Formats: sequence, C-alpha cells, structure tokens
Amino acid sequence: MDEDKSTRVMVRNITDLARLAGVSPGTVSRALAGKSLVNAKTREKIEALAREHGFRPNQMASGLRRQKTGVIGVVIPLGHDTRQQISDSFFMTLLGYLADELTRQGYDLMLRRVVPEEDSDWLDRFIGSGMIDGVIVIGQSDQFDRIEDVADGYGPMVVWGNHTEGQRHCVVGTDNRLGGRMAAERLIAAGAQRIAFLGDTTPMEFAARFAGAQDVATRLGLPPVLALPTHLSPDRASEEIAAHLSAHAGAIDGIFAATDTLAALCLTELRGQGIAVPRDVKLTGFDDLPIARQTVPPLTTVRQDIAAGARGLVDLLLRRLAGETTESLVLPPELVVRETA
Amino acid sequence: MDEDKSTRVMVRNITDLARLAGVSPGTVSRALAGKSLVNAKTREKIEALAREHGFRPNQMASGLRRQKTGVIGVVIPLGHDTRQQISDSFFMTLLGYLADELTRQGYDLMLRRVVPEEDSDWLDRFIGSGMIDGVIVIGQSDQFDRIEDVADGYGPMVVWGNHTEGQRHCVVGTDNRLGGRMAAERLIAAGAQRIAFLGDTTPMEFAARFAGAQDVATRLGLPPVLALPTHLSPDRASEEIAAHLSAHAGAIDGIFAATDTLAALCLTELRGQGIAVPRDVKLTGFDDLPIARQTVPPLTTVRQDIAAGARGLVDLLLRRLAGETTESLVLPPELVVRETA
DNA sequence: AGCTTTCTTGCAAACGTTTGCAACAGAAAT
DNA sequence: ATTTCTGTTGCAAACGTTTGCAAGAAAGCT
Repeated sequence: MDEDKSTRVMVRNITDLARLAGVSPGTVSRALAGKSLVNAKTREKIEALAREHGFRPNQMASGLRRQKTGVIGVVIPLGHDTRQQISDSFFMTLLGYLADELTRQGYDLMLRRVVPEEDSDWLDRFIGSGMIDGVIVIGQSDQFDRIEDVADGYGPMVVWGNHTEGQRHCVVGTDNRLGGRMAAERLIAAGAQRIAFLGDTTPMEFAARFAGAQDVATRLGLPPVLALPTHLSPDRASEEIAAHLSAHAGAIDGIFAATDTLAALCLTELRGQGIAVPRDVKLTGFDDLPIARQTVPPLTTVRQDIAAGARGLVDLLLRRLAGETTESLVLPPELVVRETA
Repeated sequence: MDEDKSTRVMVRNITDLARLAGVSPGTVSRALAGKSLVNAKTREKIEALAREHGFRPNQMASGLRRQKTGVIGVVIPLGHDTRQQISDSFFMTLLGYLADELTRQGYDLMLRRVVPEEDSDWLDRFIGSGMIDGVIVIGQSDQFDRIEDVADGYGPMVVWGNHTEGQRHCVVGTDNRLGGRMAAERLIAAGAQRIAFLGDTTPMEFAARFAGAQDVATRLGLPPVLALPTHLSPDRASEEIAAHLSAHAGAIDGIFAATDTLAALCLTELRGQGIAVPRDVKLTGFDDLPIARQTVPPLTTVRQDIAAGARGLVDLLLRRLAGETTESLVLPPELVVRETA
C-alpha cells in the first residue's frame, strides 16, 4: 500500500526528487553526496525520499561532470596463445583479490581481455575511452614496449609483471630471478645436477625465472639449464611435456617448472613414464597455488604472495591517481619445501 | 617531427576536432559513429585527423546522451563465507569465458563482488547506478528471493544458477538434480551402498545435487544419503572433511562431493587416513575442472559445460536487451568416468 | 540598531556527446 | 524557369549531474 504510493511517482533524476522535496536540484545533489553544507533536516528529508523511491544518482552523469568515473580498468593481454590464460588460475586468483581490494577502496572494476596481435591499439583504446580513472595491466605478456610507450604520457597505470632495470612503467611483481635461484638451489640441494626449465621463456617473468636458475648452475659449475619450451594450455602442454621427457630421459634429474600448473601436469607425465619423484627426478613449481598441496607427492614450489601483490597494485595505483610518482614494488618469493624436491 | 605538430594541439573533445576539420561537432560525431549521412571525403578527413591525434569520443558522455553504456555488469554474490568463492575456480573460469563472449559481442564487463549480508541492497544499487545496460549474476547464493524481487521490475538480467519450477528470473545452469542422480548412480554402480554428500546444502545448486542423489537412494531402497556440511574455503574444508571422515569411518562407502575442489581435498584426506579409493570408498566430484584429471587416481566427476554456459548467459541477456522475453536455459550434465568410482 | 559572520540554499553554467529539425546546395524532374 | 528531390551540413536542445558564485536568513558582535 505504501508500496503503491511510492512507486506511482517515478523518480528518474535528481530534479524529480528535488521537486518532491521542495528544494533545488543542487541541494539534492549535495545532500546525497554527503556534503556538509546542507541543513540536517533537509538532508534527512531528501535521504528518506531517495530511499523510499529507490533513487540513486546516475553515475554516468556524475562521472561526466566530475571528470572521474570511480572505475579502474583491469586488462589482461593474452599472448599469441589466446586461450592461454583462461585456465591460468594464477591470474584469475590475482583478479579475485584485485576485485576485493578495489571494492574496499570504493572503486569499480572494468575487466577487459585483449589480444594485442589483433589490436595493436589495445591500451590507448582502453585509456582513451574515458570510462576509467586508471588502469591495471595484468601481465606484460610480450607487450613490454607498448606499455613503456604509454607510461610516458599516462600516469595512473600500474602493471603486474617483472621489473627490469631502468624501465619507465610502474610495476608490481615477485622477484622472479630470485625465485628462480631458490628453485634451482633447492633442486640441487635435493641432489639434482642436470636441471631443465619447463616452460616458455618468451614472457619476461618466465625468462627471469629461467635466468635465476641459470645463475645458480653457472655459479656452481653445473651444466647449463636446459630450456624445454612448453605452452600453458593444458591440452597442448601434456603432449609437449611427454615429448620432452622421452627426448631427455635419463639426461636430466631436476625439473624447474615455470608454474605449478605445469609442474602438476609434469608430475602426471612422470608418473605415466614410471619415473619416481623425487627419487629419479626432483621437481619444483612456482606460485604455490592450492593445487601445489594436492598433488601426489605434494609440490615443492616458490610462493608468490598474490594477496600482497593485489594490495600493492591497488595501493600504488591510488597513489598515482593522487598525483604521486611511485617506485615499482618487488615482492620477495618464498621457497615452500614439500615432497617433490 | 610530424609527431610534434600533431601532439602540440591537444584534441580533448569532438568540438576540438571539429574545429580542426572545419566542420561542426555534429558532423564529427556522425562521421566517427559511422553513420551514412556524411560525405565520404569529409568522413575520411575526420577519421584521419582523429587517428593522427589519437582521439576517441568520450564514452561517458556518449553513454549519458544515448542512455546506454555498452557495459554489462557481472556480479558475484559471496555467501556468508566471504572468502568462499575467491579460490573457486569454477566461477573464475566461467568469468573468463564470459569476458571473452561479451567482448566478442562488443560489450565491456564491469565486475563486482558483493557480500549480500553487509549490503542487502546490492543488486538494486548495481542496476540503479546507470553504469550498466544489463546484469549477469553469477550464482544465486542464498539470494534467490532478492533476485526474484528484482526480476519483476528489471528485464535485462540473467542469472547463473539452478532452475526451479515457476521461478520468475531467467536462469542458465546445469541440471544439477540430474547431475546428482548421475553421480549417485555411478557410485552405486561401482559398488557403493551407503552414500554421503560432501558439501553445504544451503546454496540451491548444491541442494539440487544432493536431492538428485537422494532420489536415487530412495528409488533403489538404499539408506538415505548422509549430508556432510562443509565450507568451500580450502583451509576450513580440510579439517572439516577430516572430522567427517573419522566420525563416519566405515559407515560410508561412497562420497559425492559437491565440487571437484572438495573432492580433491577429500581424496587427500582419505589417503591420509589410509582409506583406499576406489577400493574402500568410491568418490565422485562435480564440474570437471582441470584438477579432476590431475588427482591420483583421477577423479570421476560430472561435467558442466562452462563455455556453453557463458555463451548461453550472454546470448539470453542480449535477447532480453533487445526486448525479447526468454526462457531459462538448462544444460545437460555429463558423467565423466575416471578412476575414483 | 547596524555590522559581520556563519549557515543554507538557489541559479546557471559546465562536462562531451548525440540527434531531430531545418537549411542549403546542387541535381533532377517538370 | 520553377518545382521537387537527394545528399550534406549546422544548430541547438537534450542526457543527469556537480559546483562556483551570489543571495538570503539567522545569529553573533559592537
């Protein structure tokens, strides 16, 4: 019954509400925005009316006028292997934390996945749309240069990825090279001598992990780490891993997988070929995703603190939004020893 | 050099560009929108100028004027267990496909995770923001009634979840009850008699899976299926599962886990307690996530076609956006027999 | 009583597009 | 030569907010 009365008069905008309240639109705007310059009684009345009619100021209009939208863009550039990240739980988990953190700070999140090869303009297009106040790029993929270009002219951007000496864009990420060293050191400590790196070394993060492992091999005078390029999509990865394993059977006794996902697949293949882990071959992953505890045997891996990463990304972005210039944030990896190495 | 000349004059809006091109803003708008009523030469000139200056019409303004934004809202209601879905790869995978599908259709995706308990107004707030043309709700959680309420007054909404006879909101989802029957039948075919359901039965999807299993038990005159409530967050789940297992040791010989994730954890606990799978206890999961192939032994499970689900959600939403009224879409589950049952 | 000061409010001009309407040119038809 | 048409363009009013400025009222001060 009260229902009826209130729904009869449709309140489409601030002006309608102003008419009902007997004040001017400006006052309504101020009341709803919680500004201090409006009388307590007036505000109460307006708020009550707004509640009763389920009215909310239009964010598009507000955004247009204020020249800010309250929306942060999150973009995931997909490499050549388009489907690659779809199942990559690392990025998805990061996205989850990012969503929580942005929400906590009162921002909305606009998600976009792009294929840079089909659309070289992906980043400018997103930024230039006027829909977002800032942008978080998840993963540099092979777009390092493009990102650098943009960074020169556009402040509010933070990137998840690998930090390179002297780069111009602000990045948050794990110290992949150090992580790579940790993994290799662990493999060796567990008794491995001839180490292979399982994964594509084109993306910067992976290249750094590989380099870290190589550092250790060189330092200790071991044979160089063997790179076994592997796609990330689970279907292709399995066969590729199988092929690698038969090609190098007996020639390697330690495998550093670029990712826990890869490590888990590798473990399955090793089992299939009757190679015992860690007896015959030691294995480490990277990320410490939930799956790392659930493999048999559970995976020794290098942990990335995803939650801290998400917080870092958001924190730096907000600082940049406020006009600060910020340094990159490099997070320490942590070795988690379980049973595969 | 050319660089310089073009960047010196900043083109902030359509009016600036119009001035450069020597035409009116209206013409620029029409040219950039690809309307037919503008002369070919004029259009070319305008497009060239726009390209040269990297100008893109402001989507906020455009959205405001046209009363549509080109953005679809995707909202994930988090149950009481806030952290619950963060690691739930099912929702995250669905989200990935959704992003792809929406992009393909020329829409942007605005992501919001909400905790209904802290904000009973979550759905209206999103819809009323004026920022989105339509909304996809991922998971009914315990918000069935709230969604029903909204559905009456708001057309462009599609929900991922369970279909209930006579409901008013348009839903896309797997036939969970049928899936539950499949799982139970398989457990029984593998030799189980006393079956337990591992998972919280509050969410509708899970309740339906449980009911399906119960159907089968009743039909075959077996003891009723035992509900073992379990949280989804991995940390709590493990202990809870362990507790369940010791409490009912020997009393159950078949476990239907609500989720592959839960099944995988369960498998680990079973192994820990020295219970052989499938010899002592048969086990099935639900979803057929990548992890299902990687457990030891690999998981027998009920497959949901996530890609088809995403396509269905988007397809139905676009139809509704166009004014159609659409029926719900119930997808068939598929039993995938591996080695745990 | 007159003069500041402090609170509240209204007015109107933005923000950057889109689009109905009208105008104009040139071409085609009468 | 007049009319009708077609194809392009410009004009100006929206879309729904926010906010600087000014005005009015109430209250405090001398």
